[in-house]
Formats: sequence, C-alpha cells, structure tokens
Amino acid sequence: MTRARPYDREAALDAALHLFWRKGYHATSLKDLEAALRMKPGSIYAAFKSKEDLYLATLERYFGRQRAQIAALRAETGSPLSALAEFLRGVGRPADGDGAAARQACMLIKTLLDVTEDEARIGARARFYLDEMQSEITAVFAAARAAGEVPPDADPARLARRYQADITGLRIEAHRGGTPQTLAALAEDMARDVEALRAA
Amino acid sequence: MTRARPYDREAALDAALHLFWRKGYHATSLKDLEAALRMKPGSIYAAFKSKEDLYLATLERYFGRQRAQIAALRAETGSPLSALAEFLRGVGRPADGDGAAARQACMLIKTLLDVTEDEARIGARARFYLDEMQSEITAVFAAARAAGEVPPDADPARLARRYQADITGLRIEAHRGGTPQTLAALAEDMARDVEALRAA
DNA sequence: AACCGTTTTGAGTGATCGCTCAATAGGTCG
DNA sequence: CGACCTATTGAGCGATCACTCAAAACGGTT
Repeated sequence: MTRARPYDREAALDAALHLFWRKGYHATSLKDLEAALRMKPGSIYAAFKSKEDLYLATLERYFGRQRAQIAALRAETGSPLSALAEFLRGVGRPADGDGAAARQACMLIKTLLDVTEDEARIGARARFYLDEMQSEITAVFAAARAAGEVPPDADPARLARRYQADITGLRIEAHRGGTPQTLAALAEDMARDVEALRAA
Repeated sequence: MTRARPYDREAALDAALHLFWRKGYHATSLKDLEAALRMKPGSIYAAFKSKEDLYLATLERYFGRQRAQIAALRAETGSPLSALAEFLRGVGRPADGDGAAARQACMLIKTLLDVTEDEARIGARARFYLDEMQSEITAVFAAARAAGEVPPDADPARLARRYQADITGLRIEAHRGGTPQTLAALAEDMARDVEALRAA
C-alpha cells in the first residue's frame, strides 16, 4: 500500500503558502491554487480537505519558520538585547533575493486583518500563533534580564509586546514600499530604542 | 428636475464604510452592501458606479476623518509633542461606545494589506492617503521642532515615520484583542518615547 | 502480464459573484 | 389631475466561486 505520492507535498504547501501570503485568503481562488500547485481540484481536496484547511496548513508552516527565527536569537551566544536589535535591523534590510517575500507584511498579521467571522478557525489560529510569537520574544527579554542587560524590575512580556508592535509596524512599512533608506532608518530607530534599555 | 433623493447618501456611505472596514473589500459582497445600505443593486450602481468606486468613496471618507484628527493636534494650544503623546494614549484607550470600531485596525492599513493587483486603484489610493497622513504627522513634529521641543537637527519626517509605525502597531494590537491594561501599557510606552524626545 | 488498490483527473455541481436594464413608482410640473 | 421625468426596483445576466465524484491512470504485487 506504500505507493509513493506523485506530488510533492512540501513543494505544494510552499506554493500555497506564498500564494496565500501574497493574495490573502479571500482573494485566492481555487483556480489560482490549481495553477500554483499544479494539481487538479480533486487532488487538492484529497490532499488538503478544503481551502480553509489548506490555509491553516500553510499558516502553521509560516508560523513554524517565524518562531524558529526568534528562537534562534535565544540560542545565540552573546547579548540577547543586541540580537533583538540586530534582528530588527535585518527586517529593515529586506533581501531582494527571495522574490520580494521580505517586502510582504507578516502573514499572521495579514491573516488577522483579512479574516471574518466566516473563517473563525483561521482567525483563532492566527491569534494563537501571534501569542506564541510573543511568548518567544518574552523569553528572549527574560534572558536579557537574567543576563543583567535590562533592569531587574523590567517586565519581559511588556517589552515583548512593544517589540512585536515594532516588528509589525516595520514590516508593514516594508509592505507599503518605502525606500531602502527610510526603511533602514526606521529599523535603526527601533533597534536603538531596544539597545537603550541597557543604559536605563 | 430637482427631485430629492429618497436615499441618504451620507448615511449610505457611512454604512458602506463600516461594512468595508470590518469585512474588507474581498469579503464584502454586493448582497452585504444591499442589506447594509438598504438599497437594491440598481440603486447602488446608479449612485456609486461600482463596488470598487464605492470602496474608494468610503476610503476617502475614512481618510478625511483620520487626517482631521491629526490636523487637530496641530491646532491645539500647548505642546505639539504632548499632543502627539496624548493621541497615542487615546488610541490605547479605545472607546467601547462606538460599536467596537476603535478595536479595528486602521482601514488604510487593512486596505493596504488586503488589496491585490486586481484592484490597483484602491492600493494606490491607500498608499497615497498613508503618505498624506505621514505629511500631516511630519507637520506636527516640525511644529514641535519650531517650538524647541525637539533638537533643531531632528528630522521631522523620520520622527513621523516612527510615530506612524507606532500607531499602526498599536491599532493592530487593539484589533488583536489585548486587554485594556496591556493595550494602555503599550500606548504608554510609546507615548513616553515621544515625550522623551524633549529631554534629548 | 494480469490484477488490485490507490491517486489523479477534469467535467460538472449548485450557489453566489458583481452587475444590468426594462419595468415601475413617485415626486414635480402645467 | 394627468403628463412627464427621474430614481428605484428586482429579476436575472454570464462568470466565477468552492467543491464533488465517476472514471481513467498508475505503481506494486503476484
């Protein structure tokens, strides 16, 4: 019974991810997906059950990668605070190599704003993933506090909320299409604020 | 030929505005609009030409109100910087009176993220309005500089970009559904940063 | 090569999409 | 009060929506 699947599930999910990320849930039609995944409707439904479930699968995939990025900051040797600041600068310096994906706003945020009550599962999922991201960031700030980089009475969760808002604003600014200079300047301002926590 | 219009254009535009704002362009159907405006399709098309044009009309309406809010900060007596900080605190304290509209992300941002190449006019318009908002904010920071509140070498446009990113992040946090406490705390952190420009 | 079970196919489902237009209703005139 | 004219109506247009299923194609086993 172990017939190899003629389609590449990973590649299909990636194709769906980028399509959904770019166009959003409502504006992406089954026809679009058929073309991007190079699968017929029947195959898509056999493999992913429904458009909504496929979206949820791509969202999970996206989240996994985002979380890994933040988690990597914790694993870095050296200053957690500098890692956070440097990450902001990286977001402000979008690589033009990966097909302008870096010029897209965060998919979790796009999902949060796109979704209506008709797709409650998607909205709930996006909120959950955003909460998870916040926890991940909180952990980095907690590490910074443990290392004495921020005052002992600082609230890591509160700092994380601010940091996440900065990331959101910065990535939307990138989406909006500012010049590399203004984008880098904005990221620099945010990064300096993070590093300024050290002095205080 | 001066027959009075049996429908109230202002009320209809407001209804369309709130519907579009809440559901977004793609997820709002003509059926939804018919119900919200209490107009039949023919009337809607006679009055507003198309769904896209109606959206543009509501977007302009929204923008006008947003701009007025920022413009009011300039007219305020007293410190421009304090006015900007206080405005942030106001966004962090969403009034529950106006039907949770304050808990919605900025419509310009929602539009920016929702729109695809198929609605290029809408996207271009949203970008334009966001640029206008930035100019408005820049003018307030320029006033603050003229009043000696921020250093003479500060760049008002750059400060405005940061401020706008803060507003974006804050309003999306409100949309996400944080508690009043965490939302107020986030706004407070941002407001303090604005006021800290005075000391520097 | 014949068989079997799974996967893929793609025409086609009813519903809904944005939108049109001939018919109707209702105010404003002579 | 009837003629006129514009605003409103709503059934219905072709296109597209998300989705289904009977049939064909395929890989592994015998």
